[in-house]
Amino acid sequence: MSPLPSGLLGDLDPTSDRAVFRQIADQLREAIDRGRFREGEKLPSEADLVDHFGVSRMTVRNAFSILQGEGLVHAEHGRGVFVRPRPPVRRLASDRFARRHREQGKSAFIVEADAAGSHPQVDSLEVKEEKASQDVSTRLGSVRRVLARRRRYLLDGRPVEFATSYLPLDIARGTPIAEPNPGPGGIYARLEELGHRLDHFDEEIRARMPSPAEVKTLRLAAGVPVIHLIRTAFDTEGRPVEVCDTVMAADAYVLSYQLPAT
Amino acid sequence: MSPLPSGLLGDLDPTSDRAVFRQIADQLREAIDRGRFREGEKLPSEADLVDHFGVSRMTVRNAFSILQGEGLVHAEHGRGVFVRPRPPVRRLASDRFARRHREQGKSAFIVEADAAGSHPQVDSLEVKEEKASQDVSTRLGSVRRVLARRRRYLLDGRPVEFATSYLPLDIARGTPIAEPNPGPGGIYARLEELGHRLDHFDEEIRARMPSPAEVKTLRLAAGVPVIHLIRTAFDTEGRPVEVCDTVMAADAYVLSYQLPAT
DNA sequence: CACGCTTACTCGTATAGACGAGTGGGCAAG
DNA sequence: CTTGCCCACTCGTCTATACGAGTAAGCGTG
Repeated sequence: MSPLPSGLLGDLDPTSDRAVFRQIADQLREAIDRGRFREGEKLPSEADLVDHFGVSRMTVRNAFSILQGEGLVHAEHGRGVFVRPRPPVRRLASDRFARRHREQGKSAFIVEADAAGSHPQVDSLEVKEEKASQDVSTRLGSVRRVLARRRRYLLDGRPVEFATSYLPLDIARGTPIAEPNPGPGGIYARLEELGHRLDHFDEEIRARMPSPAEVKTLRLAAGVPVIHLIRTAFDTEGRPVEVCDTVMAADAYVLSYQLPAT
Repeated sequence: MSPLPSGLLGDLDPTSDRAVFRQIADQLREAIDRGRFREGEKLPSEADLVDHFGVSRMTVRNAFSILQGEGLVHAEHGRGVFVRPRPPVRRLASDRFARRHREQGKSAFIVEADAAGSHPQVDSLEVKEEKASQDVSTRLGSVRRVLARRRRYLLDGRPVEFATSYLPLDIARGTPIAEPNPGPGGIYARLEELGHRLDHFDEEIRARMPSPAEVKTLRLAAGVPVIHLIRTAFDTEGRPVEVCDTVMAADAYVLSYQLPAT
C-alpha cells in the first residue's frame, strides 16, 4: 500500500456543495480523461484512496461505483479497479445485406471478422418451431407459429451479439432454413432460392441498459448498454419473410447507414 | 411505515450463494416485471424493506442501486423510489430528410411533434465560427475552421436531443445558415438554394453511457444510455457539406431505417 | 525444479449508527 | 380561511468495523 504519487490526484474541497464521493469520482474521471491512467491500467486501490483523501472506504467505493456506471472503469475481485479498455468495434454498413455479399460460402460475420484479423465464432445455436410473440406475429403479418433460429456471435472469444431470426412456418419448414447450418450465403440466400426474392429490409434501433439475462449472455461489464435492432426482411411482393431480433454489446458496434436525400 | 402487504415480496434464501442485496433486487425486479408495481408507482421505502427482510439499510440501498443502473427505477429525494415510466418515443424514419419534407415553413422537429400532440421547443441556440475538431475536419475534407450551430430539442419540457451542425466556412459564412434562424426548411433547404444540391447522408450510430455534461444537458435519469449519431451530408458533387453531431436520450428514440436488398 | 502453503493485498458483502436535506401533511396561529 | 410552522417520512451522505473471497508472489518443502 505505497502512498499515492503526489500530484496525480488533488485535494477535496470541503467548502463545496458537491458530495465527497462525487468529488473523488470527478478527480479520477478527469485523470482518466487526461490520460494519466491509460486503458487497462490499474487505478489506485480503495485503501490508497482512503489514505489519500482521509475518507472512509464506503465513500471511495461510492466514487468507483459512479465511474462503473459510466462505463469508464471495471473492478476485478482480488486484483483492483482498471480503466476499461475500448474493445475494437465492428462496423455494420447499410449495404451489408446486399446481394453481392451473399455469393460466398461463408457467413458475412465470419468473412468480415477474418478480414479484420480477429477470430470469429458462432455458438448457442438453436433452431426450433415455437409460438410467435405478439410483436413478431404483428411484424410477420399475423402468423401464429414460427421457426426460430437463435445464435450467439463471438469475436476473439468475447460475445458481442445475440440474435434470433423468426420465419413463417409455411416458408421455412422442411427447407435448409430449418437446418442448423443453412448453407452458403445463409438464410437470405435460401429464401431467394425458394422464390422469395428480397426487396428491402426495415431496421428499428433502440438503445437501453441490458437485462440480467443479457448481461450474462453477452458477459457485459457494468455501464455497457445494448443496441437492440429489429430487422424485417420483405420480398418483392411486399411480404415480410423474416424478422431478426438482435441484441448487441454497444461498446463493440458502430452502425452505419446511407440515406438518399431525395 | 406500515408493514409491507404480505405476498408482495417473498423471503430471502440464506442458503443461496447469491448476495442478499442481489436477491432483494431480483425480487423487486420480478415484481415490477410482473406488473405488481406499475409505471410511476412508488416502491416500498428503504425502511419498509429493512423491516421486511431484516437487513441493514445499506443492503437495501445496494439493491435499489442495481435497479437504478438497469434504468428500471429512479429515486426522488424525500419522496421515494419509483418505477421509471417509459416516456413516449420519437420515431426517426430514414426518409426524414427527404426533399418533400423540406417544403414547409416549420422545422421537421416542430411539425412532427405537433402532429404527435406534444409540445416542442428548441433552445440553447448558439451559432459561431470555431476551430474544427480533428474528427469533424476529417469528415468535412480537411477544413480548419467551421460554422457551428448548436441547439437542444425538448418535448413537453423534457430535453431529448442535443445537436451540433458543422459547416465549412466557405459555404456558410455570410449566408442565412449563419443566422440563428435559417428560415423555412432549415439549413438543408438553404444549402440547396446555395447550389449544393443534396445527394445522400451517411449516418454513424453508437450507444454508450452519457458523460456528466450530457446527463446535465439532457436531464438524464440514472441507467439511461445515449444514442450518439453522426450524420454527414453530401452534395451531388460528392462533397461533404455538413456534419451533424447528435446526442439523444436513448429512452426517447427509436431509429428506423430502410435498406435496399440489392 | 515443482508443488503447495502462507501471506499480503485486493475487492465484495454486510452491519450499525449518525446527521443532513427534501417533501408533504397536519395543526395552530393569525 | 389562509399562512406558516412543525413533524414524520423519505432518500442522501458519511463513518467505522467486520469478515469473506479472489489473486499473486514469495518461500519452503519434497
